[in-house]
Amino acid sequence: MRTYGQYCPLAKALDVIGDRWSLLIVRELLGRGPLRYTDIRNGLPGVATNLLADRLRELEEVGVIRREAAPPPIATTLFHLTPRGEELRSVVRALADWGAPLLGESVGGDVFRSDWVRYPAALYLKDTTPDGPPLTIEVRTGDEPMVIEAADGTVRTRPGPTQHPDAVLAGPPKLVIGVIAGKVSLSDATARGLHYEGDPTVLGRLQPHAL
Amino acid sequence: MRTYGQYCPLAKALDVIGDRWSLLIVRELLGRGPLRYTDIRNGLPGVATNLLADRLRELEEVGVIRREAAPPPIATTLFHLTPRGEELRSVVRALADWGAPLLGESVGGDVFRSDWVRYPAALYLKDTTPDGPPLTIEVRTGDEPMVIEAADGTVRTRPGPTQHPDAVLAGPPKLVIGVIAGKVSLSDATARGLHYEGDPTVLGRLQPHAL
DNA sequence: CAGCATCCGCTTTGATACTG
DNA sequence: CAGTATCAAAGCGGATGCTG
Repeated sequence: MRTYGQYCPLAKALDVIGDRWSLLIVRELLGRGPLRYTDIRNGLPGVATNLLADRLRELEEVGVIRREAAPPPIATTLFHLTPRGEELRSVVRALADWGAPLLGESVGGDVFRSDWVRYPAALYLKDTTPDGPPLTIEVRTGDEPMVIEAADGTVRTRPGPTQHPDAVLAGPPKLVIGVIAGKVSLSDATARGLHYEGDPTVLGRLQPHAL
Repeated sequence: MRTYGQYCPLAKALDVIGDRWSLLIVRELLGRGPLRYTDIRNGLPGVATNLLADRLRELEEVGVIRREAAPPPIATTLFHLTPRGEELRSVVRALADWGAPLLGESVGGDVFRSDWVRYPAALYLKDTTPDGPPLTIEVRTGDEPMVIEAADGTVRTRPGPTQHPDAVLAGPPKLVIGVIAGKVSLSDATARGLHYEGDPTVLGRLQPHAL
């Protein structure tokens, strides 16, 4: 393993998880739970399969992930994060916080997975009315619908459609994410092609940072 | 610039500061302030000079650093962090936090700069008696002496010797850092070659996590 | 000397094909 | 499904040379 050879905690961390793709693998496991090899690869368009195999082996050696034979009837190996790997959540969050402003400059052509609305939802949304009734917003962008749920003061995101959403956000990722993050106003976004159903105020309940 | 091509804040951040050496350059500027090209290179043993020039240009393009002609009599260009670059402090801190446990496994041969005692000092020390008299500890390891100062409830680290330190820590980096981080007891460390002067209890005042 | 640019040998990466 | 094998291209590290 290539190393910086410095007695410094930052350099040591980068020795271990600073290689290309490593943190994105961790992101996949943090966001989606234990995954199969193929699932990870599908989440990382452009990764070479041999390189993915290498990275998984390295991450296993340093104790970030662990492979486990899934019980029947799955009969495949699942890649899990170890507790030590879970601790990378704060690292991923810090990097994602810092990188969020860069999304605005994206011109398109970037791959997008609907799973990723979890990030802006987790970073920018908060239930400002925790005592209010449960709230569900269906988000349709990318490959599959996602649902943002607010209940008991916390905001959660999960895949799948929902029965009677209080609002529906549909359109290209940039607009959807822009609206969720409060970077684009709802009126601007709808004028630029966003489809919105439901009471516009329900979104406002979740956007304390939108001003 | 090579890019992951993903519409994801983590991927975007890694596109920009995920290349080899980039975050270590930021570390140098975060820890030591504006620096000359040569100073940065000296802080990064092993970096190829053309690669350093490349990285500095890239970091400048993405708005992380800024080069500025220093006023006379210095007559050289200084590399500064921009406000956007300063925001990487939380990223560096998260990574350093995560990487700190890896220092224990280091076998030696790693480069060490005395500047780096700032990290364990900042991470593991806290003034448990903010109303007490000011406290200074001189640390002698690596190339130059450092001083850890506690006053008004905060702990600061700066280079240079001091006049009448309450304690002196001298010896190899692993022992010095181990003691500061509370991972090695003072008695163990002195038995293994650490030189300690002064009242042993002064160190205890700064180590709330040492137990 | 400070701040690079050029060249060269080596390693890593990315794309594709193939296998148990 | 979960990789290994192969190979061209890009990136990296080290040495050296150039310019103010």
